[in-house]
Amino acid sequence: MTVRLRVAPSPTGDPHVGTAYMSLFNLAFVRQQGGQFVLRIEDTDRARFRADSEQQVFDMLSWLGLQWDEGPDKGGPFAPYRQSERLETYQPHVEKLLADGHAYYCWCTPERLQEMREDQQRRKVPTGYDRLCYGKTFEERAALPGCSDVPVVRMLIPDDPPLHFTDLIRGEVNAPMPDDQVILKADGFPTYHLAVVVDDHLMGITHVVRGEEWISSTPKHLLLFDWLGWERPAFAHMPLLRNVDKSKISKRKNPAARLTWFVEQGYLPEALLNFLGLLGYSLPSGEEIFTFSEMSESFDWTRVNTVGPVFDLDKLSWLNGHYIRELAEDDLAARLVPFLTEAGWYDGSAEHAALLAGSVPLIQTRMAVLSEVVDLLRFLFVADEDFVVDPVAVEKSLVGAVPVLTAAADALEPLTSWSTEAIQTAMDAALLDGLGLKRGKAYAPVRAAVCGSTIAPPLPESMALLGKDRVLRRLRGAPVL
RNA sequence: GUCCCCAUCGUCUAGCGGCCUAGGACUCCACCCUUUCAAGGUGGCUACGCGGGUUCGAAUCCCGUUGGGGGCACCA
Repeated sequence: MTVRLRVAPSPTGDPHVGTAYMSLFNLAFVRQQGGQFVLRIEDTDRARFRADSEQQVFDMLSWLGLQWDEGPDKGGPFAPYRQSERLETYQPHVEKLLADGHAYYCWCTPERLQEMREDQQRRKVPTGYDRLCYGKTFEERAALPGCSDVPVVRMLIPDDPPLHFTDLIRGEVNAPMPDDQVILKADGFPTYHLAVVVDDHLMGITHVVRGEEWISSTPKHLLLFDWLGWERPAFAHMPLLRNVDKSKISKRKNPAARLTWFVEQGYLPEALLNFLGLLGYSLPSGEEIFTFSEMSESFDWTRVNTVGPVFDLDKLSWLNGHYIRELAEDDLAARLVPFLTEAGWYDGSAEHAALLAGSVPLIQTRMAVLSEVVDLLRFLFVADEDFVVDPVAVEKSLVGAVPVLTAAADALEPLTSWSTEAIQTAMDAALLDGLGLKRGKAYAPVRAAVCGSTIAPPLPESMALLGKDRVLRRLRGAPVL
């Protein structure tokens, strides 16, 4: 039997990093087993639905190279893959559960349920539906307070539900006693619990891989599989990604919870994927730098940790820097273009392309994320009238710097060949031999005047790229103190 | 509150009874290299939460405790 797994995000906003995390582990197993990976959109929550969210999910997973075999955009033998388009699929199963006595109607208003829970908390007993509606007709129920016109359908949880199951990652797991979960809402939409079971069965899902937060509702799902006479899939509950304070990773506390953030900051998809694979997991080889294929080949559920890892940006930055350094120069240049364009500096001309190509080797080891290119190459791409020397650099390097800058300018002015070598030779002759300065001391003011900062790519190379005119202008017009 | 899950350096992890005076990576610190900043090289700091067992022997097994997390929705 071929293995079929799925990821089932809800289109409720910016795609979540957890979706990518789950997809990675799903896919690592699927590709190893030669099975299929399904992308299903769980849009049963009308209130939180966001129209553009679905496309963003597609875009982000594609960006990461996590390709699904079936989905709303691709189609497949079990279409449709949006739950909102499958409403009629769920109905007969609800009716069967009702007919078999496994489910019942409930007319309780949200207000009544709210009061009931508050009362239960006060009395320090487990919260759960009190079955006021169970066994009653609408007329009987309507005589009591807190009754609405349109009912929901609830599961009738037996006294001995399956509270025990085998998890691929955790082994034997105990789950809590469920309460009478709503499976069909008043608006006619199924809740997650019903929809996920029906769809997983109908779509032939063999392994349910999801976050640890679902352990507590697994008994409900087990019950539904059993009641409907369906074979239970295997379960793997992944650890939850955490914020630095160890709470479940959230968009509120952590910018990295939004997948689009990584694109904006200039993380490479291969670095993020590698990093995600390092969270709660390690390769048998101990290797920390690996590709998806390498992870997939040796993938093993029992190697997944049960502890929720903190999403540590420091390590991701290092990894990203590593991958940036591994890139071919023209590849890196291409990936930098969007950031320079965004800054308004890059027009795609041959001149700009050449400038960028020349700078890549100078900055490749100096970036942790691609967006840093903006600061690194400001001196080179910024319009002349917008060029300013950082006040910190002025204070640190340009105090009494007129003699050095003048000597440098005078030595560079007559050059006929404007190459790195010629520039360095001329500068060294004028400043080291001429003024008797050490190289560090001599280059500092020149760097500040030309690059506008105490931190910059190697100086002669930078000057060569900038061009003679601009270098001389900056040297002679520097804001010397 | 209640139920469930979990517990090795600051962080990510290796470890699945003896190979552990606990290994690797990131971070941090020092040094080297060096025109700044990086990158690179070398070295260093830092952990088995606690208490009981079991065993010749425990980071590894059991119990308790403490701590953390998650669930308890007509959200997923």
